[in-house]
Formats: sequence, structure tokens, C-alpha cells
Amino acid sequence: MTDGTPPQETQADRERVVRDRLDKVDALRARGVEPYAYSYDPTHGAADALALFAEAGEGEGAEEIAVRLAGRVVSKRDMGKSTFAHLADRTGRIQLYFRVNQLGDAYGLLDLVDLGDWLGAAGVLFRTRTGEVSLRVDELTLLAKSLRPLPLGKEETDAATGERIVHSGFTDVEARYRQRYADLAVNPAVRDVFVLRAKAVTALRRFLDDRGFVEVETPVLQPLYGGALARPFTTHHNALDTRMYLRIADELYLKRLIVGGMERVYEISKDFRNEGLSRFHNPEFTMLEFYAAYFDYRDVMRLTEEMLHAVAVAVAGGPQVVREGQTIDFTPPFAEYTMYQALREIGGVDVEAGGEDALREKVRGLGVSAAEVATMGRGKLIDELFGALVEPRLIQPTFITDYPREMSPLAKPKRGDAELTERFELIVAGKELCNAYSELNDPIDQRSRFEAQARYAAAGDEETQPVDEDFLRAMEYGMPPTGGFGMGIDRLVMVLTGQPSIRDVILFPVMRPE
RNA sequence: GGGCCGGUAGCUCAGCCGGUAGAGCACCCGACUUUUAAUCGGAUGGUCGUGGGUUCGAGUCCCACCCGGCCCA
Repeated sequence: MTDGTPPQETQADRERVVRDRLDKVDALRARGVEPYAYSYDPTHGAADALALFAEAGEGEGAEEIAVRLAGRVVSKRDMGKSTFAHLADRTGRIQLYFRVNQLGDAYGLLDLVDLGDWLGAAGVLFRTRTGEVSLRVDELTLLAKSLRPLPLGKEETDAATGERIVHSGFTDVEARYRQRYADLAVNPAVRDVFVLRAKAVTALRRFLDDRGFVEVETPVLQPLYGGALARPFTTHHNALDTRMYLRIADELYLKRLIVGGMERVYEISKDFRNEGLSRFHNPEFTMLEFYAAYFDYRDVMRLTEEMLHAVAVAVAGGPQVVREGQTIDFTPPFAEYTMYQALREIGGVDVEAGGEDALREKVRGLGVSAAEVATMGRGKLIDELFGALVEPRLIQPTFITDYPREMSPLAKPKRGDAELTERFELIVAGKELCNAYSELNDPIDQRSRFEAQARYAAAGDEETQPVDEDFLRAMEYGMPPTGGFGMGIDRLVMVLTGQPSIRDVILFPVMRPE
């Protein structure tokens, strides 16, 4: 707690469980056992030990396999002069077997060991009468005493399917997000999500590094925000006595690097948008952006297909990702529609027929209030229709191209139709995943786009791109034709893991203070 | 911001027409030297999200608020 209010603990929590365990800490010290060790040197992980036993074979003349394991006690069955427990580490879990005539005096230590304690255990692997490969412990070392009971469920293994069933586990979503440490400790599948996330990010880095991209770091704390249409977080720098913003995108700084001749750059980092929370939105989220000189959006499209294919192969073993009830296939080429085409063929709306009033009418039909519709320009209206009628129906990776100019102040006009831009978004599993353009490199056009945005802002739009004079100065030095790309890593991980909420792929999602 | 659902023991949940709070697991004590949701016996544990109101009496009914989930905007 950081707000000064005392922790809300029940009497039971404080006085019974915690105090019992504090007494055990004293009892351990009285026996000369330090309950908080400095280090331990395990020889194997639990899963490695089990694999080793399976490899070595059993039966007459088989050699005894001695190992040292470390982990957290997650179950304990005390049978008097012998005790069974399970030890869980990052690789899995293994049963421990303790016998009084094996351990002698040390057996008594088990009375002071609780679920949640960290333990080192050395001994020999064997198979129990009921068939579970286990460690017969010859020496146990307490590594850390747990004072607070973990919300561990009871586990059983279904005899028929071998499936693990958890009873009365830790399922309250609010508690799981607020106490992610407990969630991770008792729900190993949650750890798997974050391990996969790390693998996906590694695969992205490798893909880009292999193609000559340079990973860079640009400011999170900025004197002016930009690169996306969103509201920023503001803060204040005391020494400079100036307002600063947390970035909403990396784009404008990465393009300055293209001006500087870096030619291929990328950045993976947190962006911040001061907006509501939802299943798809966390105020801070992770973005990958890359920029490549001499590319147009078509080149970026091809690279996107290759990159997502590579990531799927790296984390799922193949181009197909199986989620609940559906398979998403990242085998190139991905489907492609223009925005108008998608609205017509998938959404059943012809936005080119009739004027802006006709569009307003259609958006009204979605249930948007008249007042809100009145403030929307043509681009915003089309965006609304697309989000409601088309996006949710695009499950397989699908490129949408030709966005209206008004919605894309940093994109080049489309060759042959200046009302559109050379831009695509990639929709996967019913949500926008990537956004890319042929980057606008005409400083004169860029200035007029900024000025148009300023007019929208004056008209009351709170999500506009402010004029960035320093960025314009950079552009005036000359930016080569460039393809740019952005992708929400959190959403990518949602797709790859089939998690339904962005909070399930962010370790510590934003929560209202307790 | 709106609608719906939820918040009761450490965890997972019951609690009917309003009558003074329950289960399983965990925890504590005891028994048990191959158990595995171990088993058996016993004990402890509650500001029923918060604050008001109605009532002889509120976990239950009413109002406001807080926290969360889903859907919508």
C-alpha cells in the first residue's frame, strides 16, 4: 500500500495463519535452522529430473539417480512417519517422499514446513507403488519460509485423460490481477503466457535484426506528443519547469532517424494513451514500430506477412495458431480488401453512394447519439462503420487498404487518388493488429496536414495531431521515401495465446487503486 | 458515461418468504512409514464491499457510494 491506509486484514489472517507461521520461524531458528537461506545449487529442474529417470530406465541393476531440486511446496500429505509433498519449479512439479528413518532428526523439520515454502531437496529418484516418479529426500534445506497462505487449489490428475484438474483454485480475476505474484505462483498456465510473450518478442527482434534493422531507443518523455490520434498523459519537469508528455507513439522520432540516414530502425517499447480501459485497451501498452527507407506500403505488407509468419512458427511451431474454437493461419499471402470494398462486400454498406448526411444516418443506425454523430467528419464516420460492421467479422489475417486522407495525417496520398492514402491496417481475430503507411515525406504537404489537424482540434476533436515544428524541420532536411509500421504487441500476444483480455497478457495491468 | 451480473471465512462457494452465518479445502491439535483432491477424529476462524434507511429484528428489502466482470457508447 502506498496511499497510507492500513492494510485491510481480518483478525483471522493476521492472528491465526500469519502468527502461526511466525512462531514456526522462531522454532526454526531455535533449532539452528535459518528460514531464509542465501543460495542453493539445484542440479536439475523438476521436469528434467523426471525426464532423466525416464531415460535411464528402471528395474534390476538400474543405477540410482541422485539429484538436487529446488522449488515451492505446493502440496503436502503427512502420514506420520512418512510424508509426501509436491515441489513446483519453473519447469514443472515433482513429488517428494520423506521417511523418518531416512532423515532422522531432520524429519521433524517437516512440522515447520508449510505450503508455499521454498525448499531445496536432495535425494534419489524412484517410482512409488502407485506409479509416480518421485524424489526420496535424503537432505532438505529450507530456502524461504512463507508467512502468508497462497491460494493453492487441490489438484487431481484425471486417470482416463491424464488431464490436471484444479479444485477451488485461485480464479477471482480482480484478485489475480491485483496480486499477480500469487496468480503466477499458483497458476502455472499464467506463467506460460508470459514465457510465450517473451519468445514472440525475441522472434520479432531476430526477424528485424536479420534484415539489417537497428534497434533504437527514443524518448518516452516528450515535449510534444504525436504519431497517433490519441490523448496523452501529461506531466511536469520540475528543473525545466515545463510540461512534458508521455509518448503516444514512437513514429515522429523514428522518422527523424530516417532523416538522419539510419535507413532501417525499429523500437519495441511502452506507449501511453490517456483513454478508457477495456478488454482491448490498457493505458500503457507495448508497441513495435519499424521504418525502412525506400519501402512503400506494399513492401511493408510483404514484410508484415513474413514477420508474422516467422513469429507464429517461433511460438506455435507452425503458421497456424489454434485458439478456442478457431484456427488462425499466418501463411502468406493474407487476404486484402480496400476499405470501401470491405464495407461493401463484408459490411453491406456502400459508403460511396450518397453524401456525408447519408453516412451520418448509417452511423446513427449503429446506436451512436445524434450529438456525437454531428461532430464526426467523413473519415471518422467511415471508421465507425468499419469498426462495427466489418472488423469483428475478419478473423483470419486481412489487410485493409486505402484509408481516407483525413484519418491519416502522416501517410502519403495514394497514387492516382489523392483523397485516399497509401496505408493499410492488418485485422486479425476481429481487431486491428498493425497499421502501416507509405510515410509522408513531403514537408509542404506535411505542414498542411498538421494545419488541418489543428482545425479539427479547434472544432472540438480531442484526438488530433498537434503541429510539431521540430519534426517539420527534420522533414525539410529531406526524408527518403519510407515505409513505416506499427503493431500492438499485447494484441499480438492475445492472438497467439487465445487470451480474451489484454489484462491476461500484461503482467501488472492498470487497476483502480484498492 | 449507460445496461446487466457479481463482492459472504485465506481459497472456491451455499445461504429460500427478513429471525442473529454455513460447506469443502487451507490453517491448528491428534492418528497413520508408498500417499496423491490421501484418509480418519477434533478445534479455531466472519465489520456478509462501504455508509445510510425501513423494521422489534437486515447477508437478505430500499437508497447512495466503492471495487470488479461482461456488453454497449
